[in-house]
Amino acid sequence: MVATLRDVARAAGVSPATASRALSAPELVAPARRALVEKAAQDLGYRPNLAARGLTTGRTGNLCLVVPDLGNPFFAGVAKGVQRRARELGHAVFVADSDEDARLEADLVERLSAQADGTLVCSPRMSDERLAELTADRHVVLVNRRLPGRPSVVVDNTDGMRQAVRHLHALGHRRIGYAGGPEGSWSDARRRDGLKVAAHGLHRLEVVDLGHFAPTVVGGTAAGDLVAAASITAVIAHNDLVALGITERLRVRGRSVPADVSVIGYDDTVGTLGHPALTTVAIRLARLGSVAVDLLLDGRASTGRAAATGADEDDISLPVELVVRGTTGPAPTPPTDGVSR
Amino acid sequence: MVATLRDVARAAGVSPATASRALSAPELVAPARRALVEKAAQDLGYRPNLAARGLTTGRTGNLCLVVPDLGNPFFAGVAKGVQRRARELGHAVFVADSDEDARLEADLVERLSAQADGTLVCSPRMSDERLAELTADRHVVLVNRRLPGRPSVVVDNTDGMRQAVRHLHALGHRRIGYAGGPEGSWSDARRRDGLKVAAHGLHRLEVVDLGHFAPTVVGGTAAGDLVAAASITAVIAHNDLVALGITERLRVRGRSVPADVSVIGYDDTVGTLGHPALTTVAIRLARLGSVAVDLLLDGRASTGRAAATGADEDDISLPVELVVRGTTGPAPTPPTDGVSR
DNA sequence: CGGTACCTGGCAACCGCTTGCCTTGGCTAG
DNA sequence: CTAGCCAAGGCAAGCGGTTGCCAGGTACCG
Repeated sequence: MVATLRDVARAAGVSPATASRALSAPELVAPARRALVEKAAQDLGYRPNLAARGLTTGRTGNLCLVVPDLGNPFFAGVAKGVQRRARELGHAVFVADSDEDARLEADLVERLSAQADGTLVCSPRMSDERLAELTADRHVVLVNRRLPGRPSVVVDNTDGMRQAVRHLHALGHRRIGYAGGPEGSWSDARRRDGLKVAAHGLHRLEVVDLGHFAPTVVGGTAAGDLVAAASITAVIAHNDLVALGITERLRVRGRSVPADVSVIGYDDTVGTLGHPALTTVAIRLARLGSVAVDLLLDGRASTGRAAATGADEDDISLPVELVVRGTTGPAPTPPTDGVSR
Repeated sequence: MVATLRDVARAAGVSPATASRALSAPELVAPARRALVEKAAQDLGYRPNLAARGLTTGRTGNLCLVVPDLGNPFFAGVAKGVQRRARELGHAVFVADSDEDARLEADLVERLSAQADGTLVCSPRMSDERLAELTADRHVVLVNRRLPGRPSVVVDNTDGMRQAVRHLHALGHRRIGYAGGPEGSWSDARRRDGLKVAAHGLHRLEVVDLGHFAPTVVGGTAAGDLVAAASITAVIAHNDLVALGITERLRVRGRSVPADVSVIGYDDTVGTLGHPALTTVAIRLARLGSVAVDLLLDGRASTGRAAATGADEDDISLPVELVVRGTTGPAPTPPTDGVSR
């Protein structure tokens, strides 16, 4: 049988109350007794029962993280960051994978958040309304998504696209494609907008919207054919997996990357895997997770607070960085006519 | 404030005891009252406090999964399977990532297992002794590792290697390399053994042991150079990431895959990513996870039971399947002399 | 030297739920 | 008609901690 606080108290010759205080509020107990209790606890291998403690204190010491797909390196990276930071702060993490099912996601949040001090939600596709309702009276931080009145941590998609566009522009590209993520994805909408702003406003590039694709290599394969058919010299993909699929498909179709078409990914989840290695907008995924944990536990992210004050200091945006590798190069010189420049 | 059982009882006009029974042991309560309680619970949006319930029942409804690296698709896959099965069975899952640190791993098991009904441990590198000690009086199932007296779920590494070897043999390869995983990895030792048994015993192939490598693409890059230097026509890697690294490095070094060298991976974690697509020994990762959950919750996997009976029905081995894709082909005909056959 | 303030530590209630035991009352059987 | 039985539901005791409140002791002050 595992040692309880009463056992420790008995062994130390004090009351349970004193034992409790000695361990969790040491300054309230005289050093001599405190030492006695500590020794007893040590000897008995005492570990407080977190469930019992949670019952009285109202805090469980647990967090909960809901993601659509742990197999997606994006979310795996976030989960790692969450996990690590939570551990440093003495919290355990419930992780729930919804298999991309928004209904299940909501269900998981409802079930698990009750057992945790706070919940981190990655839910790219849930409707704003449902998400707002779901997070109304819960202690929640949104990850990679923004919603008025809810604390959140996102990445600077606008700047990411700006960097990507500037890079392509410098390489001489003038017509570029965008292979988007799933319909309804919040971050995809932000990326698409960011791209258009940067392309039109900044550099007067033309953008061809190729449509929506599954955020996977297979999705990218489909996109690849559209890229091949469009008269563009570069394409930016919703994420790295799509970019990988596009690159591969173009190769199969006899187009060279980057000689014929440049490809840029997003997230930097695949590193140098693939050939040529992917140029991509890098996100520090683990940091995304750890910052979210901090925000969640800071107490600043209390229910409805941001809504009440109108302040948005609870909305954090993380910087991104373009990493140039092998899939981008100078735009091909058009073979159409003899007019140079 | 959230509704408690007393609230429900009051609303239904019964005692808390009756309310409790109506909800968790309906057959003990007369239908009329039961309906009353159910309605009240419904109206109040009652959700039992799992921590409190756990305090009395001793069961928390939580599981715990400890893995060395969530970013590794192998463990992400297992985690998905665990998560899904646990959810079906009404359990929540604590996931802990140890960042490949065996000491931290042990610590996590100790801390988290107390809050859970059972623990799933993926710990490829911990020493047998430490692992045995750690799992001595805990309800634990080992995943992808076997230890006498402890329930476990593994994959049939021997058969996997047998299939790989048979494939290579049929293609005419006679000298093959093995690019191993990290020193001390349990599954790597099994795979290495399996390979040797299959190669020597079955087909009289020669095996060149290339050594130990980090189970990552980068590890594979290093291995690639050794492959290039060894006079072998095929190589089997510890896992897919290593295989990917090898393939890429060989390409850089001017060797063609599979024309010059055939490459086989293990785990099937990268799918058709990479070019050519990787031939690999496929594992059903999610199934590995879900079977482990079943074993854990079956009650069969009780502490020390297998040790007592000597039975090994608590040690499950899952089948694997060679998936032939593009990185394996006929052995090159030696250009050394003119003697054909 | 008496009074007071302060520091320590114990008592006991309580967090929300489960469950052993007992009471009550309606039936059946002898 | 009464004894016996069973079903239904309430009482209360926890599960393992925490914490408000109070008592006793000590030190310090006047």
